[in-house]
Amino acid sequence: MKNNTCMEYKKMKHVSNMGLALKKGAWTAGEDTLLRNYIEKYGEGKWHLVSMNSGLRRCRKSCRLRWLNYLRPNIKRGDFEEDEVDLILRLHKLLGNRWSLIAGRIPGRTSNDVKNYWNTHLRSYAKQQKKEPEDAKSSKDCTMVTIIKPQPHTLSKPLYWFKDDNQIVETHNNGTLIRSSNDGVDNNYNMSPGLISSPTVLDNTINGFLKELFDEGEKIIDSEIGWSFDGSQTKGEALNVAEDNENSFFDFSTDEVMWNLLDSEQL
DNA sequence: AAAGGATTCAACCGCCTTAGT
DNA sequence: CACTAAGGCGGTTGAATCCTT
Repeated sequence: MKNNTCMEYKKMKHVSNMGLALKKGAWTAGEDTLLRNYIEKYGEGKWHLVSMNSGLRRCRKSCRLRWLNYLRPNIKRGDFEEDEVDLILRLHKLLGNRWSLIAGRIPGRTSNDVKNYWNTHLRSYAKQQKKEPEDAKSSKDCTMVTIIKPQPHTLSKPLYWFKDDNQIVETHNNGTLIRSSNDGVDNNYNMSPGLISSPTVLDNTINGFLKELFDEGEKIIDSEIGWSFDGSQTKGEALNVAEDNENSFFDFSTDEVMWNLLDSEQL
């Protein structure tokens, strides 16, 4: 369906003919009680049924939003704490405006809360931070990494990846295997399958990545990944490379140029 | 105390994705 | 394959509130 809201509106007009126009605007305490009681009895989801059966003259979207952003239990209200703000800043740097993903990492906060807080408190701050000279750039001993938000992409062709020692690694269409080739050692790499395959799995993958990034301490980035479509090596950017000798493993993200190319006619 | 500008945030809008038929 | 319904998301709006003059 192209225009959801149009359909809602048509329905609204239809109902209106029966003298029961859907209501808009601020929710009353009575409406909150009706919605809360209905969901406590029948559970979340099936929002069209909530709309029809709860006695509320609200559209399904309005019911859902009111529940998720306001009535749901364990919603944290009030000012954001310092660690929450710090987390938002870090996650936003990583994920961009993916508010639901960011909110998912901050217990008790909704995506709307995070989005509003960002827009009112953090947007200008983040802008300012970006402008400041990059004094903190790494020394010669460190690898600079640009963090780019992961995006869902489906590969239509096998891709070839390079580590900085010119090992060639290949990923197949479903993105499940990366295999090194020229080091003479059985040195396969497992790559998270969802990272470049489907949006649904992607978010799980991102969550997994976030878990690593935030819950499991510092990661040492000790190599760089390049990429290519045709076998020639092109420089890319590694988000996170963590390897050990026994079970080599890495997660990665590449820059937007690469993803744009993946979407382009070249494939 | 009053006016009006600035800020906040709940709610709406439009679009996208997925599932069902 | 085309179409529809529903869920979900991020962007935007505007009423309420706060702050300044």
